[in-house]
Amino acid sequence: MSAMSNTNQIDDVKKLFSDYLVNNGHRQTPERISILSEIYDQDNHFSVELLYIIMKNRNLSISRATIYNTIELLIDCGLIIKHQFGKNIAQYEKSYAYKQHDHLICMDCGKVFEFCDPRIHQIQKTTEEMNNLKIVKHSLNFYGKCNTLEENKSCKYIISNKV
Amino acid sequence: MSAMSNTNQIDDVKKLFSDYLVNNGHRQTPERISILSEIYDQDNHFSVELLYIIMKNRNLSISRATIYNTIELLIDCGLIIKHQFGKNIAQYEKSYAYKQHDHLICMDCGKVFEFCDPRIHQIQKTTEEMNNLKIVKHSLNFYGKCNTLEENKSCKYIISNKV
DNA sequence: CTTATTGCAAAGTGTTTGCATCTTA
DNA sequence: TAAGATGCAAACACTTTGCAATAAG
Repeated sequence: MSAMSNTNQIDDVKKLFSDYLVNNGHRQTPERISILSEIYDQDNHFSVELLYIIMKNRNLSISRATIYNTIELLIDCGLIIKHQFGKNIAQYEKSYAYKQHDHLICMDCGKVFEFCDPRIHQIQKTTEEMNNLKIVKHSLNFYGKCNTLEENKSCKYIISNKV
Repeated sequence: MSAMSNTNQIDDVKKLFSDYLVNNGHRQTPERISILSEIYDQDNHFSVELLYIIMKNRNLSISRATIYNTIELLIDCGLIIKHQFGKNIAQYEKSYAYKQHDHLICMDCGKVFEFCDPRIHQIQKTTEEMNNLKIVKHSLNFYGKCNTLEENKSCKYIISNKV
């Protein structure tokens, strides 16, 4: 989705995070930077537990508490987005330079597909106007059965498929 | 939203649940019926814990385990809907004879407003067609700040406001 | 050198499970 | 009276918190 190479992207993202930390009186710790790198290395949605295991497997010294703490900062500066796909486990995904999209979730296997439809913004605009408030974000999920879903079909509305 | 009185509605709902139980080889227990009654007595979204406390306060003998068990059955037969409004607490609401609607959630106080916009069905239909699968349900939530929301304004798109 | 941050473990919270007891069909 | 349901408590899973040790600025 991005015209940038991944190499440039991670640099951009680190710069953004670094600036955010400085501007908000937070310290730049190696843990925070390595969590950011690890997240931008992931192509799928992830939970805190999964990220913790991945980092442990890479022999990175990290604690769950630090991951939770850092994720709060990353949400605050807009570098990741938090989702709740109907389970009591928060799922996160990187959000810098990624096209806005919504999710199609398989009720059987939990697989998450992404799609986008411009009409959601029209609905959001209407809802904003009718209620005279600023909507900060939205979450649109469709739930279905993916046994009929062909993963690799080329479809301009499907951005990517993720587990 | 319903043309029925509440008295008739609870009778209809009990009949539906009763039929569902019989048809699916489940037993009709007083606990299951009283949980259903309690839920249809509520006008707001509720969590399992809240329902448990409400029933305990009414001196009804009930356990959390039975509530969780019964709620599964009620979801299965379509009498209630489960929501996850971004927190790790499942919220439920009765769904019989209530107009389909989506939610507008205040990021500050957690208040939940309801609205409906027919365009969501057009998006759903497109997504179904493009992916050749049956979408079973959807969840659309807008998140904003309700200090600018006037609760009592008459607006045809706002069905009701709930906490 | 001061104070934010880390990491561990303990505590918290919502949900699920195991099992003895009870009850519907 | 046999299989299913209840209720309690223990177990679970995810998240938050307390606090001593550490390290950024």
